[in-house]
Amino acid sequence: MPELPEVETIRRGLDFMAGARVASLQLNRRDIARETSYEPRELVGQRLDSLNRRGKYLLLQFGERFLVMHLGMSGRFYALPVEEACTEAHVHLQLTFDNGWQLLYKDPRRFGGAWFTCEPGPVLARLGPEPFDRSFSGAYLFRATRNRKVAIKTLLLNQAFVAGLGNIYADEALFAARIKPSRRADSLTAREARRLQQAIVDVLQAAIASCGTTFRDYRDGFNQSGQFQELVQVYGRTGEKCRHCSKGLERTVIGGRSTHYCPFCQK
DNA sequence: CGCTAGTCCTGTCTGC
DNA sequence: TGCAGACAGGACTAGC
Repeated sequence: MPELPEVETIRRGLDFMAGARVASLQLNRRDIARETSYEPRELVGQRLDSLNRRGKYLLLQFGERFLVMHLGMSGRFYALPVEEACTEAHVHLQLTFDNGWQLLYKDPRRFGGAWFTCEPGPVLARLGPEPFDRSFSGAYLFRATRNRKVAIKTLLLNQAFVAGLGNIYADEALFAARIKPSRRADSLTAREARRLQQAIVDVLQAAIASCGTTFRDYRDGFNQSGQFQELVQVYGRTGEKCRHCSKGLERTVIGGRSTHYCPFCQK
């Protein structure tokens, strides 16, 4: 569910927690732990040094120990004052800190998970370039699409190609670049590759500026909705008018994912 | 090796 | 009101 802009919004919102110390930990469902190279309870007494993001992963560092979170489709990770007891269902992990706040991981579908590890490298090893990194250039996008027969939409969702895009922003970026989602990746010209790279950066930055997109589940680090859904051009707007040409937007399925586009503006 | 389809889950909405 | 079926911001993997 949360894509790069949502995870980045959560990270920024929770950054104030840096410096706080873990007072207690409650792991309500052991099976959300994807890796336990140390015992989760060892976090008690540890100081939260920093919060970072890589792709859709959130990384909390406590000295030599890391807590890596991925929120899957329905996951939330947010702060709640300690005096406000959490009564919600599907809260699998609860970290109480000495600064009067607790961090909660809630995830009804449980497609997300947590890594209790001292070495986060392998968890992130298969991720492609960060979209805001210099290495993610028009030239990279052109080169990396050569000999790839899959639909460009499918490739954008491949985290090894570029880290952080999900279904919303893949559709939005392709609209902004005026490229049909069903196009074979290797059919993109160098000019189109450059346009798509720029569109990805622009769309993600705009979404971060709007604190992410909330259609159903997503909430930020304080359990509040994002705003970018008011600015989306194609995602979830099937049958509505294209804001550019006024014709009807369409929906199709590509790589098993619902895909939204303008059949007139996107070539 | 690249690619597709199936799988993991729960909640919500639609149509009969 | 009940119920079946479709669908949902993701990502791994068996099998072709």
